[in-house]
Amino acid sequence: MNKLSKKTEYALMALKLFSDIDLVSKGLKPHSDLHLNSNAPLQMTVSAQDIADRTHAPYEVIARVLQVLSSRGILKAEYGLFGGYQLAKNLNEVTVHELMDALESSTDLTKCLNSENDCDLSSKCTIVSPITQLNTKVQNFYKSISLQEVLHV
Amino acid sequence: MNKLSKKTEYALMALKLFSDIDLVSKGLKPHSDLHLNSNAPLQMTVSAQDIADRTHAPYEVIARVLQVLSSRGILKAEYGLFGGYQLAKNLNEVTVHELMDALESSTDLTKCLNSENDCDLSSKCTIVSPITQLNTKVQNFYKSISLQEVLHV
DNA sequence: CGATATCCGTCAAAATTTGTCGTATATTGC
DNA sequence: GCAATATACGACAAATTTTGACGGATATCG
Repeated sequence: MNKLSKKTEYALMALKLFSDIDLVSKGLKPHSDLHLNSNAPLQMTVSAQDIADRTHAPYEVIARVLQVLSSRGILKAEYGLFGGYQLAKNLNEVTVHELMDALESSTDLTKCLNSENDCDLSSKCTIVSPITQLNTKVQNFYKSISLQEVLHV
Repeated sequence: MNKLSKKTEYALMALKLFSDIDLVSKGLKPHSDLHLNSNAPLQMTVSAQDIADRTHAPYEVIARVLQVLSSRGILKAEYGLFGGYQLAKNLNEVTVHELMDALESSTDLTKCLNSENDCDLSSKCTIVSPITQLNTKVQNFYKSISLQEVLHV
């Protein structure tokens, strides 16, 4: 399919939200309307339910996505009442490749590149080297793009 | 899944074969053992069945792939006995993007970029611009790599 | 006209993604 | 301590996409 999964899309939506909240907390103008109650103090920690509501993503799915981003150290999680997630890293330091590695089934360009694949061609395959080298190029490309670059356009 | 489809893999195998045959016909050394009968004259036109045998790809599938490459002007088809396919273009002039555009369901990074998609977020989506711009970057990246570059490593 | 090979629509099986449910664990406030 | 809230995680059904196979039409050559 050669496409980003819904999970990665949802992650981008959530990270954009976090990133915009971050901007507001620094007194800067966000890139999107956050629909904040201007009288209430800015809530840096946002629950999965809040994010589901504001991104219009299915709660169960985006909740899982947020858990993964948390386990990767991109977000920081807090239990309990008024708990939720907030950014743990500057998005300058997180690459598109890192996001894909967290949420896509694999970042490899083809299934046959996976170590535990069952390709019955194995030694007979004539394009192992071409595929491997193209794969490296693609990986490096995605490693060269930060989420900051992607989200703040 | 963010992966190249089997069809594209098979296409690369076939094109590598054609490319190597081309090299031999010019008196150069191919990058793979072609298992040619050195007494027989070099057959520039290769049937779908031959290609299926030599790439170990399922005949029905690679036959369809070859038809598509032919319709895109990358290969040239000949009907009848001793018919088959041969290269119609220099692989320097064909990009990875062109191959994906021919064989993948779409070259877009996400489904929502497709004009005839049924994304129910539509106007509510907060990452239209980021996704669109990342998509352009990816497309340009794949347009910058020729099949010559990929196959002759 | 018969043998060979490309062309092309349809469709079932296999694999993958997407979304849902149930339950366990951790934190906070009373 | 206990109730309310929120994250963590495994299992699984539904939906979508890919993969491969079948049948038959069309074109070329001797």
